[in-house]
Amino acid sequence: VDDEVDRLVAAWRRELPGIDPSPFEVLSRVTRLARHVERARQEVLGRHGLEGWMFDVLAALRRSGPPYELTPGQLLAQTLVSSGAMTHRVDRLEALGWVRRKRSAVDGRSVLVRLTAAGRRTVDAAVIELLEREETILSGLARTERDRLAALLRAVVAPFER
Amino acid sequence: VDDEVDRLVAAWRRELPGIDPSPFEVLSRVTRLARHVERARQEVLGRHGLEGWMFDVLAALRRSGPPYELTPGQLLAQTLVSSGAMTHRVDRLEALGWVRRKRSAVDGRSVLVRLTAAGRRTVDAAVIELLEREETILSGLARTERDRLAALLRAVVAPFER
DNA sequence: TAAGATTGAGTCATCAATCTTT
DNA sequence: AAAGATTGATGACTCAATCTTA
Repeated sequence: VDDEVDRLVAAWRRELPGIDPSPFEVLSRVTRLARHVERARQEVLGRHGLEGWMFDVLAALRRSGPPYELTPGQLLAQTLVSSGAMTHRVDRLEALGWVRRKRSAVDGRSVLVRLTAAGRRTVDAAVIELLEREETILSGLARTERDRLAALLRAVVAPFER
Repeated sequence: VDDEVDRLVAAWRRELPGIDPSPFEVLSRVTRLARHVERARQEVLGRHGLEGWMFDVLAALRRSGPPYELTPGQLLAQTLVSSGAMTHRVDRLEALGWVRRKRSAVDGRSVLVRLTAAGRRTVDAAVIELLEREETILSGLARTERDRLAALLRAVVAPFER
């Protein structure tokens, strides 16, 4: 059962016979799958009035546990965006009433971003539906295959995150 | 050896005890790894005066083989972007002298985008270095693990691409 | 000086509407 | 009508510069 990456790799082998394109078999699938997953996420989150970038921030706050507060610096480490992007995200989430800014008591340079009750309700409903959708995406794999896939991905990601 | 996703999943288990966050073990790693790979690609391609989006288009043309021509429609199917984005990409690549537009002889609605000699030289040099970098990213895996990873990813991607 | 956050400029994406050809 | 490509409006990102506090 071929996919687009099988065709892509075959084409490179034909066009550049001396070169080994096999890394694409893994990493092009990773980037393509990421795009498909982003689109599926958009669809689910849209039903809750959320965009993907909103969910990323609200979810990070939600899973940090009470009092649901993180600094912009902590948030951008988890979401892999620039500091400018995070400032802008918090601005818009604050305007929607889902988070609130507070100056840090211990460090005057720093800010705390806190999830509001409305933000928490929204993200709680969304994450449950998102997980159902992601479960469906993975339904072609047996449990042991899923675990093996997760472990292999961890091995590739790990060097970037240490 | 924990990564950011291990922490994320553990946090969800703690905060939402009734909910199974295990799909994130696969799909959050996919989206995070994709971001890391994009950044690594940017770094390599930048040395050849290329942005990621430029490479995606030039590479699709290059591996299609002589005469290195595809329609915008074919290009956007391979690169997973919107038609408006592809028009804009071709505009800018044409201004740089790496592709040229030609009206289709068989269908007056359609356009052919052709790789120029300069475009081909650029993409050929870039893809070789890109593959070296991607080989490094995967160097933590044995060959059999890489193959297994590719096969598992194919199984997840396939339903999106048929 | 450095760290944390913000601002503004510039770039590229999507979406919906439009134009041309089939 | 429908398909292929383009256009323009809008939105979100990055990068570099700036401001404030440590």
